[in-house]
Parts: sequence; structure tokens; C-alpha cells
Amino acid sequence: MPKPQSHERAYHHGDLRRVIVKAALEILRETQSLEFSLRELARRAGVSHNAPYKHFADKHELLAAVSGAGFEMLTERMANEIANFRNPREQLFALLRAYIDHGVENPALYSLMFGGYLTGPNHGRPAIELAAAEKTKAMLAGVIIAGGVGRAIPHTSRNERKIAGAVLACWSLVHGLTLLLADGLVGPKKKSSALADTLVQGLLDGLATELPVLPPGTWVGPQVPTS
Amino acid sequence: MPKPQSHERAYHHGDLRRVIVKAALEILRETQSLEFSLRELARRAGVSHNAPYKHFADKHELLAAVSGAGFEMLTERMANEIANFRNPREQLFALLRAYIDHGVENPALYSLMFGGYLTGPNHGRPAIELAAAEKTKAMLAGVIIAGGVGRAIPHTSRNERKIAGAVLACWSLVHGLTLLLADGLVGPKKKSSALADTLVQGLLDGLATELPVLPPGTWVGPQVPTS
DNA sequence: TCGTAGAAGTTGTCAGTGTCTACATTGTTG
DNA sequence: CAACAATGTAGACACTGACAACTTCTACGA
Repeated sequence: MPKPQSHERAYHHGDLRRVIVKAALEILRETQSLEFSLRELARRAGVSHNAPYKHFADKHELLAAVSGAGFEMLTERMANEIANFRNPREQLFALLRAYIDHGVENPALYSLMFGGYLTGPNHGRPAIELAAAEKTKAMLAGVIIAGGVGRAIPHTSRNERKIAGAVLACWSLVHGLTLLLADGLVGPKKKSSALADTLVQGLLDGLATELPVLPPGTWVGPQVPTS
Repeated sequence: MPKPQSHERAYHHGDLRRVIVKAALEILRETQSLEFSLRELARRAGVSHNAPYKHFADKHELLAAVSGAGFEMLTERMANEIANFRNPREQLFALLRAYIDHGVENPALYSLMFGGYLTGPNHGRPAIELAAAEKTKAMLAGVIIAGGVGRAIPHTSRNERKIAGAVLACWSLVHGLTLLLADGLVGPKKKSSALADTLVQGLLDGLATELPVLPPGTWVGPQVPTS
């Protein structure tokens, strides 16, 4: 086990991986731009330009780790918000708002998570990211099953498609709205919460009256890597 | 050095700007990756590595032009689809489907358009892009006004917010769905059309019964550059 | 007609980047 | 305590985006 108790680190850093990811999150927040260099990151971490390669195979892997950290922050935030309510409807509402806020408050990180930087030519999303994203989706599904869209939906195989449809609808709307807001393509950022609230409200109302039923054969889930 | 070889181009290309943008679109489609170099583009266009700088101030401006071309392709495609129908409801449906298809068929381009590559630290979206995006939105708004969500909404100042809400709802859902599909975060790409259809159907049904009303003071539109 | 200003394309250069290889330092373990 | 793997450092390389200076062509007014 590492023991970096001394404030003056020796040759071995002991916790460089986490430090680098944290530095990346900082840069992202400060500059709001994805155009930072691996070397700048190393500099900021007070380490030689090649040290990160001992923890990440290449830059993509590093960015994937940062993105994964973003997903974890997101799920944690949503979980915290959910804990404030008992009514599933309110929970779902709080969850979606947390999602939007997370994206709007840190657009660059959100872009990294969803902007397609990592879903390159052949290589699908890195596994580390997929796992984190899956947890996010599971949380959303949980609240919906508990009755987020108006009534509880028992998690039977018969309801599978119904649930998947509701999850997809919620996620799509909130996802798109967040992107548009973060982009500045619509509306002022300041008042986004009110805007988002009414929109989400509308969606949930619509969803409550008629749940879309997905056609058979469709399958909602992460794309499994073929290798 | 370079002599005028028959109908081969001479020193002056004549139409390099368009050729470069087209080459960029090709690369995007072939590699499905945003990581191409300006120099590779020049090579592909059969031109020296610095020629593009006579037409674009820097790489950002070039990418903005490519993104703008993407928006134009999108609006054109939507317009074509709309022309096949007279019923506003069907028109809206066709329009949204065209939007989704456009994104799913060329994820890299879609990422460039919406992934936040260009909305850097301070500089908002380039004007050329904003103009193109605005036309897209106008078309969507037009169909909605004509009755896309069930009944016509006269374009009075009283209905301004109602229209804006509907536009935002439609765009958000479709935008988010497209991103999720293109990302491969949900569902298989193959069957996406069926998936999208039912989802859009659900949204429209929900929207028809209850249009969300935006709170006063919110304003839906592109963020104006401070120039 | 011509000659010149400027647009369009070229070559050369520079700092900075991602990644590779070789080397140095460390903590761990037999 | 010595060998070893993990971790960090130093140097090198091809490539990138951008700048400056040069060349080639085209348009246009006297």
C-alpha cells in the first residue's frame, strides 16, 4: 500500500491516477474546453510528461476515465436529490432536474461524456464508461418502476418494453434539453431551471396518459462490444 | 513547376473552399472520427498544407463551415420529406424522422454539429453556424404552427410561448434520442427507425393533449453574439 | 494594351503534441 | 539483501496548427 503521508512526495507519487483525473476535471471546469494536452495535465500534476502513460494506455483511455468520473458525479448527485423525497413522482422530477443541472453547470464535461469524443471510428465506448453510464440508467429505471410516471409499473417481463420506453423517453428529452441549454442554442442559461421544470412537467404528464409501447424485437441497452 | 495540364487545374484552384468542406465531409463519413488534421484535408484536396488558410482563419472556422454544411444538408432533407405530405401532423412526423435519420446515419457529423466542439471557452457558436441552425429551427416551428401537434396554433404574440414550448419539446426529445442512438448508448442502430417512430408518436400524443406553457420571461432562441 | 495590385497557392519554419524507447528510482517479497 | 515489478524521468520522433515570406496567376482601370 502507498504511504504518501509526507506532504513532500518522493519519487513515487502513490496516487497519480486519481490526481490526474482530478486535474483534468479542474481544467475542464476552468477552461470549459476539451482542447487541453496530456502534457499540460502532467505539468499541473507536477509530474513528467510521460508519467500518465503508466496509468493510461493513451489519451483516449484517460479521457474515458474522466468521463467515467463525470458519470459517477452525476449518479451521486441524482441519488442525493432522490433521497429528499418519498413520492416517486417527485423523485423522478428531482432526478431529471439534477441531470439537467449537472450538464448545464459543466457543459465541457457533459460534452466529453456525450459529445462523441470517445465513440471513435470502430472502438465503441470504453468499458469503464459503459459501466458508469449503466448505473445512471438503472437509477432512472428504478424510479420509473416505482411509479415516477404516475403509477407503479411492476417489473415483469410483460412490462419490460413499457419500462424501456419510458426510460428512453425521459432520458431522450432530458438529454436533448440539456445539450441544447448547454450549447446556448436555446434560451438563457440563467433561467434554465424554470424552463426545464415546465418542460419536464409536460413530458411526465404526457407520459402518464399514454406510455409508448416499443415494437417487439427492439432492445434498450448498451451496445455490447463485439470483441 | 505546375503547368496547366489540359483541363487539369492550374495554379489557382478556383473553388477550393467548397472542395475542402466537401473533403472534410467525406473524411467524416469514412472514418467517423473528428480527429483529422487540417493537413490531411489539404492533402486530400491535392493542395499544399497552407492553402486552406487562405479561406479559413483557423481550424475552428473550417470546422464551423463543415458544421454549417451539415445543417444545410439537414434542412434540405427535412424540406424534401415535408414536401411528400400535406397533413401537418404527418409533416411533423416526417420532419422529425428525417432529423433522427440524418443524425444516426452520420454520427460524426452530428457530433461536430452538436457535440460542443465549437462552443469553446468564450467564443459562442460561429455566426455561420447559428444562421444555418436557425433555419432548421424555423422549419420545425413552421410545421408546428401549421398544426403539427394536433391543431393549428395561430402565430400571435399570445401564442408565442406556447409555440416556443412545443418547438423546444420536440427538438429536445428528438435531439436527445438521436444522440443516444448515434452513441450506441441505447438500442441497435438498425431498428432505430421503428424505435424512433413509436417514441415520437408518444411525444406528439402527449403534446397534443397538453402543451407545456413556458413561464414568462423565458426566451427561446439562439444566444446572440455580443459583436 | 498593359501593368500592377491583390487574391490564391507554395515553401520553410517553429513551438507544442502524442507516443515510443531507454533509463532511474522505488517499495515489495522471497 | 538481492532481484523484481511498479512507477517516474529523459530524450527522441513524426506530426500538427499556425505564422511569414515568396511565387504565380487574375482582374481591372488608364
